[in-house]
Amino acid sequence: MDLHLLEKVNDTEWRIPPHGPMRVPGVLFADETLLREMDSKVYEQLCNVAGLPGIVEAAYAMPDAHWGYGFPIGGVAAFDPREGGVISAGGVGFDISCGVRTLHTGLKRAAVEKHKETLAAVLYNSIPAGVGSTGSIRLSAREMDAMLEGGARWAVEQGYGEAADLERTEEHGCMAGADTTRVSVRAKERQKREMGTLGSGNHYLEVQQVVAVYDEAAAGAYGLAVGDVVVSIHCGSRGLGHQIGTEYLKEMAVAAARHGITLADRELACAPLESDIGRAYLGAMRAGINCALANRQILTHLTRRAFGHVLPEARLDLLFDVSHNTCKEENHRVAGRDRRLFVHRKGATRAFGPGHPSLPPELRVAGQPVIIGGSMGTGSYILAGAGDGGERAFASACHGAGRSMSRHQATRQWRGGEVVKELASRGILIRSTSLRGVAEEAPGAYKDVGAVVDAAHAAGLAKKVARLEPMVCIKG
DNA sequence: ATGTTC
Repeated sequence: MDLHLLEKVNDTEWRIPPHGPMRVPGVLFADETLLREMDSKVYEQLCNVAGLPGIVEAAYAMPDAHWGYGFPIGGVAAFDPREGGVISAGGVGFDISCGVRTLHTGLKRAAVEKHKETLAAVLYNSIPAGVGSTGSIRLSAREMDAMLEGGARWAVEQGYGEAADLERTEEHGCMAGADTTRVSVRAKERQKREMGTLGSGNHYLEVQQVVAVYDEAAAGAYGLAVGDVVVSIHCGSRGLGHQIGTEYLKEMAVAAARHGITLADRELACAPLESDIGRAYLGAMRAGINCALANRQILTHLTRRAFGHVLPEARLDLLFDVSHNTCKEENHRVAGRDRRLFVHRKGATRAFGPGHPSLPPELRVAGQPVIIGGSMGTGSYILAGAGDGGERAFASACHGAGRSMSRHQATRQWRGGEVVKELASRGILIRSTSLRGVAEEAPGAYKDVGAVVDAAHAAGLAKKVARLEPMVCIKG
């Protein structure tokens, strides 16, 4: 990206002054190095988003932002329904409610290290992964609707996990306002056999060790110390979310024209929140959120069972589950006024600061855990929502390392087998259904997650709490 | 991300 196009606010905040059809400025949170390497398409897409009706305050890009469908991945935009604000399927992303949950194990590194090979084999055999992967669960039409309305709460009622898990899940495990009548039969058909499956791409299940703690107080509240072993699960709403996204994008392209919304890019297809199609998508998307929450809940159950076979002393308590592809109705104070807004976070994590009423009491002082998945080799981070100095970007932070190279480019540069070997030499066991997938996900195809997290911390989006390094990684 | 191009 050309830095001359930006006004520097400080080292990690850069502003695009409104010009042309932009209604609000664009704001990028990143340091100079990340910005220089950032695709110039992010600049273009941020300007386009800033021109959408009813947008409030600014169109934001997180430090891991890259080129996405219409909206950048790593983008945040909030809309006011009373000012003609819109909702966009491309502003949520195809994988509705894709997210990460991290579980404690109660184990230290040495105890797991001894059984690492066996654990990798048992997890690999327990967790269905890969394109089109199916599990042992089959849902009838009635069960499908119950799942789409109940989310992780439904999954716990079915015996997948514990009630305590729900208190550590966004929306307490169940997104209100899901409308199953707005989800097509085809979307439901695709999902019938996909509950409790990981999928492919950048989705993974990792056994990780805490290698650094940056904030003792927050780490204490989160129950994390150096040497602790945790499990992180990254996945979303599988075929159902993808089908909802595909169908509503088409409908919204028509709806936008009908409502007189001019789009700088047809990929920005959207509809007024106060319209039939806007409300329909909202209901369907919320069902998609519940699907992802239920999916991660079932995977948690499978993970506990796998650990039970290998390390029966393990106790997998949920630290937190947070999504990074959503549109949520939230209260935010803008220029001294409390407003009810619809916040799109696409490849961006909600990051509520200390004291937020939606957080469980044990986490309220520290703020919401913000889980940042890195690439297979480079590690992940736990951050905490920042409260000091007020919230930034509608209480949002980055979500991962962010790709720096296309999948195609990565497969030309690396061989999957060599990536597996190289990581094994560093003690990281990769078990994947696809060697091509491993090449596409090679650590070198991603930005430096440490630089992304440092920028998020410096920009006041969230505070660094702990760094995790992988021990075992199960991939599609 | 995605029954990786209805």
